[in-house]
Amino acid sequence: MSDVNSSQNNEPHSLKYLDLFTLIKNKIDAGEWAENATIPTERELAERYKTSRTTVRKAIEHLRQKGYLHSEHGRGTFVLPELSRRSQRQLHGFTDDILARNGVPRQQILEFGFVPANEMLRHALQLSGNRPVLRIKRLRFDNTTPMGIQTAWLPVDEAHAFTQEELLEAGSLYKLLAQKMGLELLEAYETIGARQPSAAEASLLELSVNDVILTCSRVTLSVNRKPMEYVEMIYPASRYAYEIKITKDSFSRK
Amino acid sequence: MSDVNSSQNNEPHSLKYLDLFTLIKNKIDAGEWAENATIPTERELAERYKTSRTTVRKAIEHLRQKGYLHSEHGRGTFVLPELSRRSQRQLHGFTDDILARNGVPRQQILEFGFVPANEMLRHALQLSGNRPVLRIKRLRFDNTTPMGIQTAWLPVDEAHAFTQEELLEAGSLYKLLAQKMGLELLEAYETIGARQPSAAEASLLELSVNDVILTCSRVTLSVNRKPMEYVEMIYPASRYAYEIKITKDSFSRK
DNA sequence: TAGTGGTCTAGACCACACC
DNA sequence: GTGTGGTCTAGACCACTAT
Repeated sequence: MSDVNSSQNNEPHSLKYLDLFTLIKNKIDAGEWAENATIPTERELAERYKTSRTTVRKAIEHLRQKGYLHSEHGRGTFVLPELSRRSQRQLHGFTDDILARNGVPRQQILEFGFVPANEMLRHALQLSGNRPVLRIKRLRFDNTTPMGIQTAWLPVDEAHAFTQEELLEAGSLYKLLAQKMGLELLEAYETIGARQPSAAEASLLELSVNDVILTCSRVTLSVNRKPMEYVEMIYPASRYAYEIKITKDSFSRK
Repeated sequence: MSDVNSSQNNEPHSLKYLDLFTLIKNKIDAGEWAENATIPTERELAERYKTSRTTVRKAIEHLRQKGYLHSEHGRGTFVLPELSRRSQRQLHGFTDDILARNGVPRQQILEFGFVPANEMLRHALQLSGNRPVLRIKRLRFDNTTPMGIQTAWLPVDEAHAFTQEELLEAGSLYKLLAQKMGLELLEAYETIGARQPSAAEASLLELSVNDVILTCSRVTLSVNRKPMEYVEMIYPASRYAYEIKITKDSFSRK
């Protein structure tokens, strides 16, 4: 029972360092290893879970990157307070975002169809030819409160595109892209700004034209490192704020 | 000359994986190893630079995290296009930010003195007692263009505080904190929003009260993981935008 | 089948903190 | 000194990609 690999080989292949990572993470989440206290030494963990110190260090290294642990040379490895484990900006869509805030994500599709790509889109999506792109404009809600307007441009073939109905059924664009086209998020580049809404935007968002909106444009790359969407989003500043964790580049020489 | 450790021991101790990291990074930056091409195999690098494959993998792992390389199981390790290496949001202050944009950072100190800490500040700075905190309010410029107003609260002792003149001389608060108090940045938690400026803010920033400003509040932790400042910043949205790279949490199972 | 990156081992020595 | 984390080695085997 003390072997970290007790979950055996019903799975294709279990990775020891992943098992150990999960094991330690669970102990911390459950409070079994308290905040600011040390965890067992690397050598003790290696012995206890019948593995090598290298593997233990790999699991701990990833827990450090997730803000769970913090090692001090010569002193030990400490559990970080819960603050450090929160608000790291993850890569996900509106649906996950609202769900994480215990809200009810809804959407209304305002536009859905193919349009020619302008120069900016061709650059952002790294398009070479003159193929049209799929434009989807949606009004997003948390339950009945309008939370934003999102306009996405997708480099998909007209022949293999999904339908408006499929998008409504899936609820989330990213979910649909994963299911239908095997596209999974890898990373995104965002630019955040602010402005006042147009009359049309204010009306959709139930705002006054004197209110303030946050703007965000994003290029999202899929796991094959090809752009899978360019999207422009606007949010009422009174209902939405960005939370970011910024970490120091810990790998530059002095 | 092929030994990665040829820079020898005039330095306190050179780390092989850091040397190799820098060596590979330089080859990529110089274009010697071209975009989208493979780099030599791990085994070849290990032999060429007289080191172990483990050390090579550690250097490559960090280059992957910095967006320089991308490995595919069974195929090789590839140089990523320059896009992937840009706009990762780093942890630094206004001064570095402006310098990175080839601007000229300037500042005007509007307030400098000790004030009592309210409940929000005590929470953000994790203060227990009733000691006053140092409040510094500054108007920041890129050359002669007002770029923002920053109000920082620092948990420093009145007895050991620096002076207004020292701050002006250092030019950067973080530089001064590093020099005088040995405090170095580790990570920060930011919340970004937007609103309209007050009459006083608009005047300082040379805006109309109908313009829009980005707001950012930040708690910065130093390397000892204690809060070193709480700061509220406002920027004219017309002159400043946030750029962020968001990465997927690559370490969740399934 | 050959070659690649991914995982893992069982050690070694070093630098740092604490007593 | 003793014990900690940090670096490094010289292998081994596995999983995946290509031919």
